[in-house]
Amino acid sequence: MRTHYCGTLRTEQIGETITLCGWVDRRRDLGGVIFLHLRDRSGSVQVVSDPVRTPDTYHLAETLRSEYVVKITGRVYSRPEESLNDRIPTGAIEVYAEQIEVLNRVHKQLPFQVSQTENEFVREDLRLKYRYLDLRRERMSANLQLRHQVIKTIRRCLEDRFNFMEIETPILTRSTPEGARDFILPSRVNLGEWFALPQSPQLFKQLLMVSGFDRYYQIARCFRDEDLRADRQPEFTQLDMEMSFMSQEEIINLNEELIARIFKEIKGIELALPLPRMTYAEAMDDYGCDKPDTRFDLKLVNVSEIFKDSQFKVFSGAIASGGVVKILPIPGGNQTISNVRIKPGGNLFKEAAEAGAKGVAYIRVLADNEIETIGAIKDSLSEISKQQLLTLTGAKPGDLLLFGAGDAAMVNKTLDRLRLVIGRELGLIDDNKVNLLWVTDFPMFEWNADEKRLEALHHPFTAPHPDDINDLTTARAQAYDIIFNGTEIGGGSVRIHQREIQEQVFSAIGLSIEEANDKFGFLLEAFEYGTPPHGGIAYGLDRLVMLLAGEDSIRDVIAFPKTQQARCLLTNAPANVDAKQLKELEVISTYKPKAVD
RNA sequence: GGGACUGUAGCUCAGUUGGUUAGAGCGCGCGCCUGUCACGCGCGAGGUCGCGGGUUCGAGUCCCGUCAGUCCCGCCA
Repeated sequence: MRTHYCGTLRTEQIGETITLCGWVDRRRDLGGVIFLHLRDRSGSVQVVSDPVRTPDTYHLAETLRSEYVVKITGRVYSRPEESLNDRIPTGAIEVYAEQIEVLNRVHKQLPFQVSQTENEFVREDLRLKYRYLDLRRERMSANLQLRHQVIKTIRRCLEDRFNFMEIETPILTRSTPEGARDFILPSRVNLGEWFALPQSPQLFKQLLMVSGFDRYYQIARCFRDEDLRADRQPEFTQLDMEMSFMSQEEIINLNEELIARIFKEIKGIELALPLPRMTYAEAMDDYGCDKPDTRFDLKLVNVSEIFKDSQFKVFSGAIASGGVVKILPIPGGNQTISNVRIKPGGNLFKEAAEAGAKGVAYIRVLADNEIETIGAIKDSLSEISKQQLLTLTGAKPGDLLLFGAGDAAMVNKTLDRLRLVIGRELGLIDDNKVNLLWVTDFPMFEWNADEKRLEALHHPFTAPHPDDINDLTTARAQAYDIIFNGTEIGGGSVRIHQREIQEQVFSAIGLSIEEANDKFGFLLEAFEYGTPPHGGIAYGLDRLVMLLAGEDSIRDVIAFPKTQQARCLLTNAPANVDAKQLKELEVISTYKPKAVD
């Protein structure tokens, strides 16, 4: 039907007769001449009709309205000098409409304007209910096209440069004990038994390594039945990769090339390789979290040594019971952050309280290195200690020192949050900065106080560091995360490929031999038939695209996302099913809807 | 499960200490207009103030409940 996309027309097409298909973005009827902007996914172009130059179409053009679907044939002309529009790519030309065919009309008032004026905001629930219209809009169309370009770049790079194969893995699989809540589906053929939707293709991709497909990838849909957030959907997309015969170093190097290519092709940014690296221990020490935003400094300083014998019991007591005292120094903080904000009721206090802190102690460094703080701290601090403190934190007159004291996890969480809030507020974060780094040497396990057992920090298939093999409980893992501006965009590990070690890890997380065999027997058995050393990584594709698109929510880079209540407003899923369907599955719902008055 | 915010015309919003007939811009309809590009000008239609209950002489406004959306905590190996 058509010969060109609207948004691609340039002065090169002047003189050609072309045919366009698309939607009427806007119509400007000046009485004697009508201008239409015709839009398709490539952009839009101006179409002109008037009674002299295009007598056959003028009256039809008068009847066109926004979002009518039309086919227009005409000749491309250079715009008159005074009518050039340098704000749109097609602004140097226009098309005289010699034929117009209305392919379809709009019969109802549109729920919102599709043609975008400035940054007009439309309620998200409306956008989601009429997602097909929302996706016509420039911003969403651009986001989905960006997503496509990212995926295309990944495919080209992995397939053509690195010889990866894409292999699909099952969506109907079995429930796994660790990790997030599964979505489950009843099996009709095997009554009483249940499938689960995969949280990731982890086990299948490892089995593909056993099969000899030494470089596998998949743009994989994954499912987790947990509560939603701006960056969490119940179904999401991972770039999933697994490689055999590659060390951690080789896997990281390959992935750096992939990432560099994405940034080059999508953003035109040349990343300096190799990317910076930081161990988990360093990240926790300096930033209090394992995904530090290193676009700005404000590093934490451990001052436990100075306060371990302090008269100030809040500090010395915390250290005595195995905790720490750390400081977040804020240069110039005396001016920018008032006491009110640190004390109960203040926003920084609230931030700290949400992280579990009882309060935030502080010291203000004054001229001549005098300090201002509560009496109890000041009295307990000798002149020597004070000097040590100033040296260690590098504090200068005018600086504010915020304290966290207690259990290390809580202190880190508190100061991490304060650091991010303050960094953002003081404008220390340059939004144009692109900061990527690897965090490595994660511990294998983390103590789960509620369940009183060790938990895999990454997942239980992660290989321990060879130097730490003697005591798995404190071992480092051969695991690595890639961080982009303070967001984890990917994480992976070298995997265990030996049955004994895998069994030891299962045992360390409290999985009995029976359970391990029941859930993962097929994997353990596979390890006995010649499993190559292997490892891999998975990227949160939605998050990556969101960050590249400059959006704040992954919903804006997913064509048909769910609301925070995990509903699809377009189809109104989830919904009731027919009683017959349930009966066939031998499933009975015990759910009682709340009585409605 | 918990905390916070939002809901007024098709859309985006305003609406004062509770007070007469709830407004604006855009969109929509009609008319005028031959170089606009967020075209302009004029006229017009369009409202169960999310829903239910309460307080009051009187509720968009106050109170209680409820529904929907968003952000966060918990949760998400």
